[in-house]
Amino acid sequence: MMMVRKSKGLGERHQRILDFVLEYQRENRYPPSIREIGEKTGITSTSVVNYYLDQLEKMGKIERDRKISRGVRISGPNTSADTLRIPILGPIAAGPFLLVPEPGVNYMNEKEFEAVDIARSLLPAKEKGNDLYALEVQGDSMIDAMINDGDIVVMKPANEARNGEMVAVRVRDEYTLKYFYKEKDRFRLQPANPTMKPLIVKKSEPVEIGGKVVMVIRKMERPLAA
Amino acid sequence: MMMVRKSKGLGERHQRILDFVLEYQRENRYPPSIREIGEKTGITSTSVVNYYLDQLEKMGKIERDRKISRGVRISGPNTSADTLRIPILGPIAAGPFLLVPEPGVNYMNEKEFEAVDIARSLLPAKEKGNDLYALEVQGDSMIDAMINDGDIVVMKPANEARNGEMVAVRVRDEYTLKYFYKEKDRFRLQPANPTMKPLIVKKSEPVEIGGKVVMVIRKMERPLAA
DNA sequence: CTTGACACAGAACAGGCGTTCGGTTATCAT
DNA sequence: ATGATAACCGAACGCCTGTTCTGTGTCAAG
Repeated sequence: MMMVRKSKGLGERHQRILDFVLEYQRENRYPPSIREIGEKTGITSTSVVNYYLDQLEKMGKIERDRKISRGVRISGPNTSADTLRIPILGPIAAGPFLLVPEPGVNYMNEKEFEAVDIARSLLPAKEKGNDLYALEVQGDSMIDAMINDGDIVVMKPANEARNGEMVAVRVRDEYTLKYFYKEKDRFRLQPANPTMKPLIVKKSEPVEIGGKVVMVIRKMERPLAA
Repeated sequence: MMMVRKSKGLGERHQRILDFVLEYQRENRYPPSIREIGEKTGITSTSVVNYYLDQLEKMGKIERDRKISRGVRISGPNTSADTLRIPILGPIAAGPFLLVPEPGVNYMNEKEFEAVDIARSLLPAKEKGNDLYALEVQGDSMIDAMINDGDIVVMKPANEARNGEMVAVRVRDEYTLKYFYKEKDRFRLQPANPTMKPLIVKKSEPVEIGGKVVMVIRKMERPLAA
């Protein structure tokens, strides 16, 4: 008994193929061949798989590069995007020290480091991202920077900053995260919280920039106690 | 004259192959064949490409699935991770309305929507993520939730919540983002900012949950004026 | 000078793979 | 009934592709 597709949309086999291609791609990082699709979806003939792939292509669900082995890909951005793995060097808190990456060390090759995956599309277009690193905020000492306990801040190494960039600055023996403004004869360090007053520092005082803040990520997974 | 590899590390051809595979993978979403690698890197013989691929595999730079066409992949997590594209439905601000996704609408197929790419590794493990959506915070009305103008909040549809989860709640005709606690005969709505006092609401008052907050993302790209 | 490791080139083989074509069955409107 | 169409199957064709084998020139160590 033959199957009949009632709706104009996706039949069961269409869905099965779509799901399998997606899963296979995730597992192997390359697309399946027509025969592999057939085996796993219960289709015995390669021509039938081809038949369905043609339909899926017309529906816009997949793209095919003809004549090329494994030239199938799920169209649309539903799949995997271009990402960057950024190592989490350790904790950060307001205080006299700031964790910065040792130059010349490639943290990516070391398995011991935790890391976060960030889509390139979330970063500034020019950002190559090779030297980014991340820190995990510990405690509530960054609340005036609108940053919570447990947040992850993505940093970029820097010793100086342009006006309006958020940086980790060391003033009066403490690193804090502030928006940085250089004015006539002073630095204005503005908290992210608009209700809080800026810290004004004369240029004579030592102001050390530890890095620029590129991004802040707050995960809400775990329900908060208390 | 033959090329000699001085260092034990990557020679020029190793690097060229590595770069090409990465770029090809990015462009086509499937790996190149051996012959394609050869053509683009100036290697005339497939056996030599194979020779280099073997070395790169031993160095741990790539992984190969033998006998499988285009079975090459850059090893390590330096490449593309498993991501989710989450549509940005629109702006959010403290107020009487909250944008929620229309059930049954697949925003992914519509090109008109902005979206953010989020690595699955950043989401809770159980989260399938099919129904997630994002909102862009407008204005400073969420400062007591430690959320800034321009931040992106990733939401999950929900009509109820467990204790400690951050939710969009509508109380007294206004949606705000608060940590949610159900107590004996009242709701305690706790701002994320630990210096601020909770909002206590009797159970008799209408409390409507619009969704759970899964994640908050703050991009620092543009230097802030003022 | 010989030896051996290394970095190549070229050709050939065998299986992988997409494509095509002839044929079958079921459903449905004419 | 009849024809059209959609949903299949199986086999065959031929290019695509990974693998392997033979051979060549270079260079450093013994």
